[in-house]
Amino acid sequence: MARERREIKRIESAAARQVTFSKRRRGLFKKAEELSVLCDADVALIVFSSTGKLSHFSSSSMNEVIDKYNTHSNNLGKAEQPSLDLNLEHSKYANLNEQLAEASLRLRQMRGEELDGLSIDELQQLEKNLEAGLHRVMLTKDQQFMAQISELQRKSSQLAEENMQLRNQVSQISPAEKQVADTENFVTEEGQSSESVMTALHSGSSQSQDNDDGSDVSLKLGLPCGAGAWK
Amino acid sequence: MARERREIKRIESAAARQVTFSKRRRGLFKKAEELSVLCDADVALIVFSSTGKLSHFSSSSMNEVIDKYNTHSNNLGKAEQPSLDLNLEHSKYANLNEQLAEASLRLRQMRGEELDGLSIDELQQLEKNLEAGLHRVMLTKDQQFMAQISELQRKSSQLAEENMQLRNQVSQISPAEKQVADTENFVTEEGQSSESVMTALHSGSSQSQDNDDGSDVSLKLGLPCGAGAWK
DNA sequence: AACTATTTATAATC
DNA sequence: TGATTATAAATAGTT
Repeated sequence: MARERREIKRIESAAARQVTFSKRRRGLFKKAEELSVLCDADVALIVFSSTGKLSHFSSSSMNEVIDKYNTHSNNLGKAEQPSLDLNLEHSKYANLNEQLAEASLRLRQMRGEELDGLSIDELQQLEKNLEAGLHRVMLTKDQQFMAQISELQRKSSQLAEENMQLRNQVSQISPAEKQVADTENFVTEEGQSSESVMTALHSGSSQSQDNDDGSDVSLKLGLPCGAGAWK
Repeated sequence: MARERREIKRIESAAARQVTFSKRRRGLFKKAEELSVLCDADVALIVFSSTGKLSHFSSSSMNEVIDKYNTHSNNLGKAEQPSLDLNLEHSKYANLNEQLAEASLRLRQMRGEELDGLSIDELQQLEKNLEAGLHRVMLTKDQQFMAQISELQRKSSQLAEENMQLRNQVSQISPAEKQVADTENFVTEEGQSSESVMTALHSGSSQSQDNDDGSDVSLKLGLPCGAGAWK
């Protein structure tokens, strides 16, 4: 469907294959969803790229559809082979064991262990995966840092505002002590000092409640000590 | 894609829905097969019509693809065994499933997926593990590169030696042709040209034998083509 | 189901 | 990658 008709056979060039895969996969998933919506059909679609990457779509729950599929095909199979079920269960169990072994081997290999059996090809692929994973992890971590900084800034503003109101109250109740309050380290406007923020944040005592006092925000940062970023 | 664009929402008329279902289902299955063939992808497609009729396609075996899917995604427990009567087996099975789910979650997280649930602590730990793993993988890869280079050098020397002996034999049998041989691209000493090495290495035909002809060394290098390092 | 007028998907190209 | 575009395919409505 394009500049030129393409014969339906394996694309030899890996690069071209990857490009076509991306485009067609998107199209396929779109069509799958459209079918499920338009026709109220239950659709499950699983795709592994030639590099092993998984993508999947399911109109309801994937497990539900697979269950339903197994029910149908099992019912068909039972008619011929009554004792197949036991073998099936047994092989599923064995299969699960294999998968677990495989998964933990891969895990160990990603941690840099048991690399002896790998070819250079495989090592390079592993390296690529690790780099990609590391990159994504660092991105996610940075995003969380930024989110927490935003949250802290929001809390700070809020506390500063409360502070200001409290100070107003105090000055109204006992105007004579206003001078004393001003010599303390409290803020006067929005541009507050970081020291006052930290003091305010640590003033709460409970950790796990989800109320609005923000006392657990600094703990969530997970830094070993009062990290340098705040200095 | 037709006389008029159709909004993607459930078709109310059952008749029209059925017609559209037939047409689009055919198209979807065709696309699924094309993707699997063109891009060498593993594709599984399961469709239940709104009347409950099943149709399915799989580029390999459906069970294989589903297994593979289960390996990647950690939803394992629900997919199978609706009526397993052995509780012991069941719990073993469930336990195995849990372990596998745990392992594959960690794997995916190492690949940078599903990081949303992790705390910054955990992300930092993950990053550390990835860096350590990456470091070890790179070390191992470099060692293998060096080992193969050594091996190639050894083979080269050996071939050069054989070469020299053969040339001696030739010159003894027909001394008149010695001049001709010298004009060819054969080596005279240890400092041989890389072309002669490649020629020699490719002269073997079998790949997986472990004999001493060295014909598979260049293949083991795993470079996509006659990689630039040899030019 | 067969037939088009259209809309979509996508192969090639940049 | 991502956009663009010419063309092949898919398909909505009609018969």
